[in-house]
Amino acid sequence: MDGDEGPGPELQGRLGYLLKHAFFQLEDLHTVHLADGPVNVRELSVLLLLEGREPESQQQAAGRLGVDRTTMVGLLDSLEGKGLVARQPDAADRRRNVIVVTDAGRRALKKAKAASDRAERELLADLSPAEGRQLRDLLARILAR
Amino acid sequence: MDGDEGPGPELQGRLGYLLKHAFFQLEDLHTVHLADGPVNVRELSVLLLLEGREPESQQQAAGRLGVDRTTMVGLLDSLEGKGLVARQPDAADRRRNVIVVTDAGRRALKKAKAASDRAERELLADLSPAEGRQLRDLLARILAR
DNA sequence: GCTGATCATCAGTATTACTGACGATCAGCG
DNA sequence: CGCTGATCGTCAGTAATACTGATGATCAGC
Repeated sequence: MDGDEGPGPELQGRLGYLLKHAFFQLEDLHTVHLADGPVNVRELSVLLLLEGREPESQQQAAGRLGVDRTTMVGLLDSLEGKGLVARQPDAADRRRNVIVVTDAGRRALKKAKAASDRAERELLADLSPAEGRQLRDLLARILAR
Repeated sequence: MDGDEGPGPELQGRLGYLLKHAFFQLEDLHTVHLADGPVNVRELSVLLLLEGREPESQQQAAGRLGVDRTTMVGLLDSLEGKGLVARQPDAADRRRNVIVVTDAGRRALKKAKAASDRAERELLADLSPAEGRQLRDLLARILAR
């Protein structure tokens, strides 16, 4: 009935497989834990990016997030439609929009961050706190280049 | 000139960000190191999956790899077009194709695996061997559920 | 020898991101 | 001032990708 799930050791030992599936598993957990909130994991990342560093152009923000400038337009359309951020014409450079997080946006961010924390905790459930920290540390050092 | 790259600590501390970008970085390295070979990283995973466990249906293989059955068709089309695998009608169940890795496929797999090893080593360049093993171990334990 | 299920495949569709172009605006230069 | 070239946000079109549903062939159970 069950059949043999699992890709076999050859593939399971590959770093690409491990990273990809750990990421997908976390995505699934995010979907669950963010289900009753107003934002998805993608929009959460935008709010996190904007937090505290508000005055910058959409393109700068897109660059820092690693998405295309045209993708950021849609992302902000969605967030603006929910009243979580607002586009304001930059007085100093009227080509630009200044993106500000609204009060509702800050509330949504706080809730979503808590939900994301739960998702992360669930992913790391079988690891000790020290091991979780170490995983973060190792990944951060890989990216620091 | 340089501008401020980097997403800021709020986002960089998120596990999703770390996993995603570590994976993307490895993908880029794979693209580089597999550039002069016949297979891409996707096809390499198929060959790894097939290695040693050959007799199974395309659907079983697709399930173990975590891709759709229709996606596997295209993947095998490509590999078969390069002569690296062959579809053979299963004598016992003629609905099925038995996928066999050809000699050329085994040679390509060996070379591609070596290239993938180089990509992994480059990704982990700033980590000690013990730390690399630990990263693999932690990720594997996350997925073992 | 029927009936329903499974296999590989394909056509159509949905999703997603990117390319190129647009009008508006800016900085620099005379 | 008035040009020129560059940058901003936006949008339409396109490319890449995976999935849905259907098809013909085949199988298992009865």
